[in-house]
Amino acid sequence: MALTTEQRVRRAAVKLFAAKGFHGTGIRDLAQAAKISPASLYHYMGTKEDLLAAIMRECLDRLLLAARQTLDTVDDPAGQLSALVTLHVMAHAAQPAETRVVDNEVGALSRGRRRVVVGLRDEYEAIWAGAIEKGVSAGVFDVPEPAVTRLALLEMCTGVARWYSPRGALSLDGLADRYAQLALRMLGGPPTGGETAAERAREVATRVWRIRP
Amino acid sequence: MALTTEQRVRRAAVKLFAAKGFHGTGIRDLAQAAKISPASLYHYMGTKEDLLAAIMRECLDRLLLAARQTLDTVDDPAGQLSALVTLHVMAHAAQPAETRVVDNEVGALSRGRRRVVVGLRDEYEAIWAGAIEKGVSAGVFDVPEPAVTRLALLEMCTGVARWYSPRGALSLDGLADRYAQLALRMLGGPPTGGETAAERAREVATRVWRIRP
Amino acid sequence: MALTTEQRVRRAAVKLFAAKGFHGTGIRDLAQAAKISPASLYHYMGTKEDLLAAIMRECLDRLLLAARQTLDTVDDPAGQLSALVTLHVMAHAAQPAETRVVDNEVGALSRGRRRVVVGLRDEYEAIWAGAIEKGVSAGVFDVPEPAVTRLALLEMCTGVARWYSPRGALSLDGLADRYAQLALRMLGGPPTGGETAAERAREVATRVWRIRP
Amino acid sequence: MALTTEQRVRRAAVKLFAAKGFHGTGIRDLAQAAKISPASLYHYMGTKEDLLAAIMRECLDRLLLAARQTLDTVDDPAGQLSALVTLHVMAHAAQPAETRVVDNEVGALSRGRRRVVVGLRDEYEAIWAGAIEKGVSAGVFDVPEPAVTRLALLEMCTGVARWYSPRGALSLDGLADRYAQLALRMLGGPPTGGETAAERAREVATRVWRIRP
DNA sequence: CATGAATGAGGGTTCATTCAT
DNA sequence: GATGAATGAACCCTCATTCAT
Repeated sequence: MALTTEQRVRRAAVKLFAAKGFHGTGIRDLAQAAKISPASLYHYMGTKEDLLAAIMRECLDRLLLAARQTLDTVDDPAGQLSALVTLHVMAHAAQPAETRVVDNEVGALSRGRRRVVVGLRDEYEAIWAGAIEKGVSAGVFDVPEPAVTRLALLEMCTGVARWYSPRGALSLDGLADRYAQLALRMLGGPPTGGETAAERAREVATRVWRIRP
Repeated sequence: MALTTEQRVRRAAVKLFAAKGFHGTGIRDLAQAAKISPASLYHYMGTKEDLLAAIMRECLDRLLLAARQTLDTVDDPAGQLSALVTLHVMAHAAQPAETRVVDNEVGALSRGRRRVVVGLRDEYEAIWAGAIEKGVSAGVFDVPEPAVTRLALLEMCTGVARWYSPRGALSLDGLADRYAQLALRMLGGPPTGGETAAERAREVATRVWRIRP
Repeated sequence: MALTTEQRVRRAAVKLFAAKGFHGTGIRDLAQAAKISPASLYHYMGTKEDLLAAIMRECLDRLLLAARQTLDTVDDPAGQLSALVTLHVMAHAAQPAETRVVDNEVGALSRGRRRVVVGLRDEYEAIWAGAIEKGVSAGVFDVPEPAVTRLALLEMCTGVARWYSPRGALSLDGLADRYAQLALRMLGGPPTGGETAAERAREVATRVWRIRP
Repeated sequence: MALTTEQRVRRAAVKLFAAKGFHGTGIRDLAQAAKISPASLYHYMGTKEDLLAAIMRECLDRLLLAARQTLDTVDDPAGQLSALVTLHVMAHAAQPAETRVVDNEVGALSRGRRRVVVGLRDEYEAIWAGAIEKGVSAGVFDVPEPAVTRLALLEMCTGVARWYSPRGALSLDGLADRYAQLALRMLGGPPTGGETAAERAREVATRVWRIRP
């Protein structure tokens, strides 16, 4: 099925913002990539910044949605962490451009919009913090500095967007598995556990980010 | 001691490129931050891109230098990894602006310059790859996918530049310790080991990045 | 009775051109004020300039018509002047937007159209000039520089469109009376006279500009 | 003496804003008329609106200054009115472009700036109102509606900017004389009087607007 | 009749850079 | 060594207008 113009614009923006940055991407670049005239762009977006904000908004909304949907059905801390890592890694591997825009271009937003985006990101991190805290309280995790460990984990998983290629040796699922294992090691948790939760996370991820199996 | 104009220019550039990106930083912003006129800037730099390239170059050179100097005196894989993590984390925590420029603005370089920078980065990663490989060969590390683990480790450590604040609870040394421990856990290595090498790395870092203890 | 779309467009244009000027009014402003889409505007007008020209044309045509109809039945110079002032003032007070467009936006017309409009205005001024000349010849008016006085009179009366408000103390008729008196004073004419002609002018004005008494 | 670039810019703006309106004048028109590049314009002005505001500001400031300086030395109402008319007419005849900009482009200013300009204009009109009031109180003027008469007078005098040409039959002084006479007639004042004040006004005008005799 | 989609031209403004002083 | 003046190119965005539906 052919893409609508609006979809072409969105995809061009995601691709270019990820590759050259928001300020490095001109309206003419955008138009060329979307195969319309610069003036026509403005039928499909407000300002360039509106477009950036919409991209970020949707990306974060999906991540939050996925995390909440998944954790609703998982109770044990190791499972929750496995699920969160799985989701995060799959999201960043499947949508590296979108997630890089979210991670790198927050500074290009105006104050008000930045506040919204940072707010969403904080909500999302709070979910991770809660899961880690739970595991520590239950004695499942051995973590001297939960906040540091949370940030280390998140940066590690987010980094996937900067290097993963689907043409490499590892499948999306394999990658997520590997990362879940690394995470549990970092948390000093049991060497296994959380496979069911990870499975559930893979299902949610497949749906939310339309990953073809 | 007062800073020279050249130093003021360099620091302004590092700060602004890190905060707003290369394309988001104008020559006038730079001049204002360095407290000279836009025209005078050009007595202390070539083009804006020259300035960016010089910043990256120096940052990567120092990291490479530090890594080589340290590994020269360390032989065991756990020690080498501890040392690399310590150096990398301290560099990124002590110079978050410089390192973020290196990480985020590679795409703003012209092709030729990008090649040089990517080359340096590859050299640096090769050092990490070597250390991991050595540990795997020696049976000290338990790592199914060395390349994936290397990238996970690097992203985790690099991420420090995006959140660490010296005003927080953790000292630079404490942070580096914690990260070294996380790294060894990820590698499935011995729970301890490498303390001497980390100590050596801290010394080198203190010298190379002029960290006051 | 509801307005036709064409009338809504015309009125929107008059209002906006008067308030923000021809160049300050966009096609989208026009469409919004007329409550149709920008594209639909073009079913009710030619180009934006066509619309401007039509507005000017009609406004000047009515003024000329009113002046001619009135002067046809008045012979004495004082009466003629009183009638002209009455008509001009009532037209400008009752239709300030239209007349301001005529006065201010002549420069926005293309050369050919400007010539037409200026031609109509010249015809109209010639009527004033004739009346003044007649009074001077008859010894009724004491005017050293007829041309200067004519222009002073006209500017004075035209200015009404820039300040008169029907919500103020003066009625349209009262205003016109006052101005007729001022005009006769300026012309050094008899302190009274021309009341009948002014009465006739009020009747014509009421009809031509649909003024409700 | 050659004009500075800043003066060329100012004059080009006055000329073009008067001829084609603020919105009808492009930045490129301005640059061409000032014989510099569009980019260079911005060394001599802030925004286009800043330029407009500065022009209006100066024009109104001078008018106020002239009025105050002149009235300081004149006490009788007929003299004051003669002086005000003389100044106003000479200002508008000598600087038709500037004054037309002030009169026609107030609507192009942003709210805050418009307030300032309207405030100055109100101050100026208050001076006229005071003089008329004084004459009415003293029984020198016969004016049923002082406010209406004031506005009629002002519009009449302002109109000079729309038609007077120094190449015509009337000199500036002659024009001002004629208008002062018309004004006294309108006010029902004495047929003569105020010659000394008018003389004083001509002197001030000559100085303030650098009129060559 | 009505309009979403489309666009070339141009809007005002800022860009990085040069150079005479 | 320092900078005001200058500019071509490009910036984001809006313009008036057309046309297929």
